[in-house]
Amino acid sequence: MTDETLEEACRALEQQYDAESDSVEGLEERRPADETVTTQETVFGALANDHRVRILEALRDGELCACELQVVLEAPQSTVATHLRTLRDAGLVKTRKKGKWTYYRIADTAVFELLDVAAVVETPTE
Amino acid sequence: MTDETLEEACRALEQQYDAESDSVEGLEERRPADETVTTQETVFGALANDHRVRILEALRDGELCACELQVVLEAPQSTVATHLRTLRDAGLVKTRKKGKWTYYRIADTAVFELLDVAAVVETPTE
DNA sequence: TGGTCGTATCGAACTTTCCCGATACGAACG
DNA sequence: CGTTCGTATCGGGAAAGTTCGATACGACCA
Repeated sequence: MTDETLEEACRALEQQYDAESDSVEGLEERRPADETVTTQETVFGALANDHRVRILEALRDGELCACELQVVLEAPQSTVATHLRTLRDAGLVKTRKKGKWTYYRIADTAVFELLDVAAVVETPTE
Repeated sequence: MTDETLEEACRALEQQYDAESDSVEGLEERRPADETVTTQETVFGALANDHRVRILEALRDGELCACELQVVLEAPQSTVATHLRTLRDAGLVKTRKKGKWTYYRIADTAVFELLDVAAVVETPTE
């Protein structure tokens, strides 16, 4: 990871900055806390899937049980269950058990914000 | 994909709803537009990586060239270049060429919102 | 107690993503 | 020109994610 080419890049930059106020050290302050990055990666990772986005969109109007989500996704039961597990592990949905049913709901309004903001990003048309 | 177990789930639900106002049809209206989901998936997919989140965080304070980002990430040049390509394809960063340098900057303030909102989601501690 | 139903997990094939050395390319400079 | 430097792409092996049938488990009911 820390290899030769990296050191070269550092040296080249030091040369470029030369006697300016900024330096390579300035770049190190652009590094965020590991903890924060881990959280972001977990959340985005859970959102980075077709089926899981559809599940969350379906839960906008209120909770649904696993078998209802199965109908929404048109996917096998085990597939849906796996995705629901992923969403729960990431903290995006919460569950409520009633008898033999498990109801899923959005855990935090932040989820809506994420879905809404991502939807309006202008993605290039390749 | 559309298999036997799905039909069973539908039948079971129809039975459950019975003569209620809601029905299986109501679930179909919970399905978002394909186009929207594709955009969301692209955006979240680009964000779902350690290195790429760090790049975007580093660009909060203004543009940086590829070699500076290489220093921030402490990763090989080709690895950084690949991530930058991914971010650009998703529309999250824009580029500016000056001589032999390529400067990267955040394409849309929506990116900041996404990073900020994701950072405060409460992820379970397993 | 046996059977059914909704859900969760396992296991294994399959797909996608990631990593990074090697290589290619364009700009600057001698 | 040839060389150097910053960057982009390629190739392919490793790692992670996805899918889904089979199976397990708990709740309910007869």
